[in-house]
Amino acid sequence: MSARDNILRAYEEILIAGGERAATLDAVAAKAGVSKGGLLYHFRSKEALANGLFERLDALADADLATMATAPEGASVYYVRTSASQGSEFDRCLVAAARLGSGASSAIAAIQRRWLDLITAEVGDDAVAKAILLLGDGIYYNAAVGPDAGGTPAAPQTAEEMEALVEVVARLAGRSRR
Amino acid sequence: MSARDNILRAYEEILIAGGERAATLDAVAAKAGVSKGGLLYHFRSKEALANGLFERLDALADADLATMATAPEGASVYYVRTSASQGSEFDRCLVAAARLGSGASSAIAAIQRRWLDLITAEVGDDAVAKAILLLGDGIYYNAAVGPDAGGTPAAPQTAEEMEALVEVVARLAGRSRR
DNA sequence: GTCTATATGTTGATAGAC
DNA sequence: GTCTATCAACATATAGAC
Repeated sequence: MSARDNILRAYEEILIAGGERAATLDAVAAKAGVSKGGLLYHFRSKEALANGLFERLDALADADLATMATAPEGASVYYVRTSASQGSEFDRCLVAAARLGSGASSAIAAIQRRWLDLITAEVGDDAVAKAILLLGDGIYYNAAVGPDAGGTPAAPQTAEEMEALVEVVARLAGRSRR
Repeated sequence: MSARDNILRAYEEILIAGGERAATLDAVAAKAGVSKGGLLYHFRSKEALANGLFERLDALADADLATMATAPEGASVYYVRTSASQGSEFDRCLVAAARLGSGASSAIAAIQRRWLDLITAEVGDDAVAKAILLLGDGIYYNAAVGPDAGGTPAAPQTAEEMEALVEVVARLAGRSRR
């Protein structure tokens, strides 16, 4: 793994675990195993570091959108299912970016628009598509806000809960298909 | 309005507009129209200020839950409708708390549990109730992340969009009623 | 109850050695 | 490409005047 990627990975981890406040250059450098000077060679400023994260997010989003477009279960179910995963690089990057608040909104909004397009194409009803997108956003929100377990009673924790949720979504998507 | 409340209000506004990073003691004191020393008389530390926000959130949540429990349209529709409002003191406080990330999760999780109880009681189906809660969470997430308009394509912006969404939710809630 | 002044630590960033 | 040393700016918090 390149030093650059290594730094971005460390930045992500700290953002997810401790939020924007914890993601200082010192902390990121320490986690990545380089000095602050070393970090600043790869990213000239903190803003450049954030931009690096957004670029990574865009690249990962392209790959995910492509998979979603051809998912056997359909875009809606794929979207809801992967919203909860948290395991993929894409999910982690997205949650990390969401933690940055302000600056990240436009990058995330662009991805959401593409998600919505795919879901709308599948279900054929604008309101239903938006409802499904919002539902997935809720899962992400819970993932972004409460990584320290315990809270967030609605986010599916077990496979059974996920299947029950997917069933609701599939019904929602199917009922309105034209 | 008491000086204490005034300070908490200023803290909220800055959190909503600029995130955790922007909410320094200096900035809050300036917005509240007091000096840093004056602020620190009412809240002995930054942590105390955050705790003050959480206490305020709890109090506002109690009032909102009571209204939700007796809402004519039902708990589900009330919940989704008010998720988008952003106008009420409660909404503003909740979004501000969400911006704090880490520390806020347990306070917010407690409120979510009470929302879920009410919605489950109404719709009678656990999976559907959770889906509705997640949908509302998605609206909050969009409100919390993207106050600078433009993004967030799924959150209802107009009255028409809201009615369309409410219709979807009502259908979802009604279809599974036992 | 609110102010000014100040102490103390942290953060982002630069310069230059290796 | 990575390190150490250093800086100015800013953050939280305290002390004491009014």
